[in-house]
Amino acid sequence: MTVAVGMSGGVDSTVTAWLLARQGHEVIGLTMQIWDGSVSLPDEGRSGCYGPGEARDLAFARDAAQRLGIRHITVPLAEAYNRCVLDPFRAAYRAGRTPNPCVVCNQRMKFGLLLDEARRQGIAFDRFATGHYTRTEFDAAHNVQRLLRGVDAAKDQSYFLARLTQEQLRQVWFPLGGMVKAEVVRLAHEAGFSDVAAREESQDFIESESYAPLFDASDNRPGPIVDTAGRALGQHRGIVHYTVGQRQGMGIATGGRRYVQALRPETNTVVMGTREEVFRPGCQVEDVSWIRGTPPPAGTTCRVLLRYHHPGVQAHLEPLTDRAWQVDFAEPQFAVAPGQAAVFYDGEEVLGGGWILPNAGQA
RNA sequence: GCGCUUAUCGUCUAUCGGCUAGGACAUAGGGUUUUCAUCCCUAGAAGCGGGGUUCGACUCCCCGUAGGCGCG
Repeated sequence: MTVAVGMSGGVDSTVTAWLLARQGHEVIGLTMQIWDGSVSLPDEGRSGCYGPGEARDLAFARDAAQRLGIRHITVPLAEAYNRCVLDPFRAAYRAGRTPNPCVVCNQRMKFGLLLDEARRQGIAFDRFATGHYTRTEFDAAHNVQRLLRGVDAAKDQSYFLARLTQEQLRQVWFPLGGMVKAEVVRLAHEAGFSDVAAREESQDFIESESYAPLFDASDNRPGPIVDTAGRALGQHRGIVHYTVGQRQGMGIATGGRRYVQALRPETNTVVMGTREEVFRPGCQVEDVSWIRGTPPPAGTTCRVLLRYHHPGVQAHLEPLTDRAWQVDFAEPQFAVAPGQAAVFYDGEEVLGGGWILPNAGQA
């Protein structure tokens, strides 16, 4: 079979390609090119998906492909990345939300346009594999692909893939889903890629300490920081620099810890509260996408993750409209941030995910 | 104008005649991390000015200065 492998140049994707080649597949490395220099980011040697260091990562991917003896294709997608990831990212922050660009990038770019564009260029392949720590399993009885957590609980990346469709999942392989990171590193050594394994890897979003370079001067519009009773606490640097639950960088010194409780774009206000004041009993999510293609029955109980690495909480789901759902938590949760992906799990299985809405009732 | 009271790290404050002046928040650095946060660790950072009592004062007394409260 011919398998395209999304290669970043890091150890996970390199081992993925090596494993598939060793199994006798014809492997083609694909690497997205998304950096077009349109944002001013100095090349500080730091690693990330978006930034001038992309040239270095591309070279690493090419080098790995060459050593594996496989073809490697660079797919230019900067324009699409701007349109599909960066623009909505900026719009979300300006609307007082906290977007998750990785979820969008997987859904639209890596498992979408990357494959479309490669095929448009005449590259033919039967499957697409990545080094994500997650698993798929075909459910013959229902004729659907299931998406499961990675075996390595610490590395599980299923959260980021919760919005993939059946069409996408049917052509995808995740060879690392059943492994733990240590095994992958061991395989890298075995495969002769000790240098890659030793390399500092980072899959940050952008090559910058903060997102500030993605925004304009007009986004740095100061406004009031108030407490939950409306009392003034200070000034913020522009609403795009904050997220619900944030504590650091606020410059607000009171007796105890204070967290961002809400962002109010309509008044350009940041509201802060005590930790207790930032808990929520539930939330509403929109544009929910279900892995199996069909929603679960109303009243379903499942586990929901409100952000990557969230321990998760039992929740009760009720449909509001065809794509929006009410999610009631078994216990109030801290810092439910509008814009983040709420991902639903039934045990090891990913049911789907949607975007957390601002809680209308709490404004 | 009179009386009372307060005056410590950037902020809010703790203690005691022996202090290498403690904590929290904030800040900085680090850890964790394919989003944003959270969280954890570490660090720097203070006794309003002047005089006096005392072996010794941040702590007691006086004056000044500044803030608060009450009475004008």
